[in-house]
Amino acid sequence: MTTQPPAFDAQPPEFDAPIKATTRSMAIVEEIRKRDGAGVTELADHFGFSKSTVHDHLTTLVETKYLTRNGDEYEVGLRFLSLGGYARKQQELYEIAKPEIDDLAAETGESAKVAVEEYGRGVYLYQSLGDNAIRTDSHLGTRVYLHSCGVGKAILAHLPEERIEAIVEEYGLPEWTKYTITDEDALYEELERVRERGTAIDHEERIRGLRCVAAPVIRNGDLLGAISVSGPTKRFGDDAYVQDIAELVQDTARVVEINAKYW
Amino acid sequence: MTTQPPAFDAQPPEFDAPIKATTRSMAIVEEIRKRDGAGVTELADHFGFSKSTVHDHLTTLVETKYLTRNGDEYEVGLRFLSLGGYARKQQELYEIAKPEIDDLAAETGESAKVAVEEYGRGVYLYQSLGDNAIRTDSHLGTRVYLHSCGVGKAILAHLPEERIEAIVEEYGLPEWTKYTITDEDALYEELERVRERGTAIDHEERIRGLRCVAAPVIRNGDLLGAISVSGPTKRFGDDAYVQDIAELVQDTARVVEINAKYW
DNA sequence: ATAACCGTTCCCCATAGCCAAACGCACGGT
DNA sequence: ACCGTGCGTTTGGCTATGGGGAACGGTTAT
Repeated sequence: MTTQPPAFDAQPPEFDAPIKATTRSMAIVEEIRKRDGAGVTELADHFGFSKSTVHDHLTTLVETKYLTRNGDEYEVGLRFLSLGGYARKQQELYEIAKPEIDDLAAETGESAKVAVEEYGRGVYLYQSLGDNAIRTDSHLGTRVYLHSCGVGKAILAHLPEERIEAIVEEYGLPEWTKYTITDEDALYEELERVRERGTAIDHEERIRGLRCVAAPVIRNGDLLGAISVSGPTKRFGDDAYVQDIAELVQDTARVVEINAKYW
Repeated sequence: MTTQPPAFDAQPPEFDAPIKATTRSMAIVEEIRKRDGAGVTELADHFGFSKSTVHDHLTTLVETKYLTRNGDEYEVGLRFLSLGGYARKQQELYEIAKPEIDDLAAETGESAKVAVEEYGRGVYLYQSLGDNAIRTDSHLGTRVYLHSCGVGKAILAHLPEERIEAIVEEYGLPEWTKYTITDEDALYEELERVRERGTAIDHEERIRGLRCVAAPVIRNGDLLGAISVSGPTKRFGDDAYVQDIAELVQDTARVVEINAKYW
């Protein structure tokens, strides 16, 4: 048996930050997301807050249009998409890599993605589906642990040593599937291999049945992020196929690097 | 001269909501977005808050990972993309229309989009660029006024009468370009035409040089949202071309409606 | 050197945010 | 028809919390 991953990591509701009310409001938003909608009592019970407190927060978030309300269910609103879409647009790598990711998906027929690192996690900025691509749970903005997937390992391998250690320290190496790297020494060896080879390969380490080939995008020694192609073990079991994909991924990464240089 | 549109509408910092701190925090986030990053003093001056207050809010938002910090500049973080991506995925219309929008963009070579209404504004959920598509400023999650663009008018035309009035009342009819409909009677006539024709046409009403053809997506009498194809006046000046596009848009809307019925 | 600017820290006060309890309303079982 | 139970809402009062102002430390420009 594998530990089921904590799909979303909300901030603990009480947190040593100057403005507690904001922390609580956002914790409530994240909990609503986790539950796909929730009501006052439900949330009050979950956090151990009084109903009136939760009610006040929800009212505030609805009045400011960050949440929507259907009857007694509160939902995450699209205003966050507005902020998120802006944040994505601010990421150079998104703008540079997007067209190349589309090409990569079209050429391979699989699913191609770009991701960057933020606060020690990988964040998917864009995904393009080829004709044979399989749908995964990962939607736009999904945040993944860096040790547990292709883009993650490609990113992790090219961060400064002390950041790698800090990240491993902060998040640990939670087990997603039975293939997830959970041993620290094994991880460091793997990262060394990634650096030598130039690509990171993910053998169902995050999702059962899903493999992935990823390559970092680097400019002047600075890591910008990583790109990847992923698909089912069914196809990715064939070494020659994976090899072809790996070359395409690497070639694309180089194209992106060149575009990045003269951005 | 046309009035320059208020690109982003932040909530006023002081707002009659139960939790003022949350309102302030989010107002600060929106202001950072508007300024493409900002510092403590700058924000304190803007809102008339003390520096220590702003500092507390920023510290909280960084600790909870909603903002990032580069030196003395605070930036909108990708955590909002995570929430936004989730909110988008929850929208049925996004899931249903996405593949059709890709096809529409490929067939026309122009830019195709899906949008839904939330709090009286149109929100773009997805955009696909064809080979000749022109890049516009509208990014993912952009919120537009409904009277001023194709998808907006297609949506507005199919809302219940009292909602239309409430929306016009709330937001008014700000002038984006010299072609924007700013007269209430003219708007109601236009909406009637949209209902008769089944498509809404935008002649540079929101952006100079950009035209657009849109159609609503309706299920069981309920409006789900709208889809559109937009392009430069250069090409969209040709009536036959626009007519072809209009038919494609309408056909696509019907396909989406059928898929929606059996979702 | 010195001034001007930034973010940060400190401390005190008013009030904003919190809780508990009571309230209104809609169901649903009896 | 009735009451019990579940929901969200409202109220009021206590106290912690978030606010402001002023002083501090660091960096940059003059």
